[in-house]
Amino acid sequence: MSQQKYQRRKEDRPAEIAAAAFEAFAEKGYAATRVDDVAKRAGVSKGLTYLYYKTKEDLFKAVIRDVVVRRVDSLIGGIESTALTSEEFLRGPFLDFMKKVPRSPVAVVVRLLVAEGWRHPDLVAYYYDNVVARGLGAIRGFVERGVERGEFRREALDLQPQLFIAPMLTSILWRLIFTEKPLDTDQLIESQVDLLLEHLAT
Amino acid sequence: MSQQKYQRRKEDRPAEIAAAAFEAFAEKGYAATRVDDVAKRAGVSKGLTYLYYKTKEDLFKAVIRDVVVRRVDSLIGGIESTALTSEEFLRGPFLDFMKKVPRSPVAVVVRLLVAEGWRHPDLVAYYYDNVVARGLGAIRGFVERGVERGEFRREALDLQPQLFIAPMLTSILWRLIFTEKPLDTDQLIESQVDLLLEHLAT
DNA sequence: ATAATTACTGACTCATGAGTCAGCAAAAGT
DNA sequence: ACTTTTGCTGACTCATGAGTCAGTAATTAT
Repeated sequence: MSQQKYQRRKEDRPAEIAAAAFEAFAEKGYAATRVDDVAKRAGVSKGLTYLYYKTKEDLFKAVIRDVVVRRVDSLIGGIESTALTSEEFLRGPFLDFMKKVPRSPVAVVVRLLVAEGWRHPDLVAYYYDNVVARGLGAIRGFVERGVERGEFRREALDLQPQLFIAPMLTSILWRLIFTEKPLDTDQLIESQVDLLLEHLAT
Repeated sequence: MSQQKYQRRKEDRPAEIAAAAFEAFAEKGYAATRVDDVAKRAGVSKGLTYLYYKTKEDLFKAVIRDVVVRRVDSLIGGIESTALTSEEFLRGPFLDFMKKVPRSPVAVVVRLLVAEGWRHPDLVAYYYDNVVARGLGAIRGFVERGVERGEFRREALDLQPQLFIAPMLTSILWRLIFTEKPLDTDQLIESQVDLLLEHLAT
């Protein structure tokens, strides 16, 4: 019976701790999460956590950044395929993407940002640059292309890109607050695409 | 020099404390707010707070309920005036209402619910019944009336009422998270009304 | 085998903040 | 005036949880 109390795995620890921390923060929020809990989840002592992350706040920031780059990149990446007409694109890949987000970890990041964002302005800025600005830019580019191709009316350029994502954000909020009151978020998002196409189409 | 250390104002204290608490919660969130701070803001000792509210959580709930009934009632009340055509109503009172909300204390309540709601299910239920359900019901009733009057197409009845409020919620979120990145929320809300009218009109 | 290195542990300190309560002072009663 | 009642105070206790660090055990070097 070789009773190893632990293995040394310097390489994997940071990622494991960050993953455990994300779970914990997602469930209980930042303030209500104890570093001890995170450590327990990661199968590690509290002290080790402090070896890899100087403070609880550092851990928080690392987690957000990690989730953001990992998940959002893969999601936004899929949006760049463009062999389709504007309508096909909106009803296809765009719709799929929008439907996915409210069920993805990005939704949890939104909660954390709403709840604790004011205390971490640099984090908010990071999130804005890497997610929001890129996303809005992509939408704007898409609309411009539609106009150039003659698939959209010229007035389309005046629409704020936030109109495209409003129902997705509403869906996220709804799921976060009223988890037990069901809402057909897919339907909501689809209706908005209908409205937009009706208005944009030549 | 009559040196009164304090005046006894049993009647006003609860409201004053609740108001101070709302300010504090709005600024820092529930967890990060110290009861001592609330007392200081209200010009009162910490002990007195506990005389009127058994625990910090009680105080929190009282504050939410207070804000909700006070403000939302007055806001939703103004929506019941109905001597207008559906389009006039949407472009008039409805639009005004929607534009007001993101700047009102209701926005802060949303933040508090997102951040701490999971720990207070009864509070969420209360908010749903007294704000969300009533609001959605009002919208549904409005659409039905529009159809009866022949001002809206029959398909209007299939639209989820959340479509009417999505840009308002987006505006709230945006202001909460990206306070420094301006967004013309009035414009956003107005565009959505345009989209809806275009789609609903006979 | 033995020594040197270092990833890791867990019991500790210390600051913070929720909740208490004995006593004080302002108003009301006599 | 002076007694009684009670709204109010602020110093206290006590639990919690962030962050530390001396020591331990798993590797690696010799």
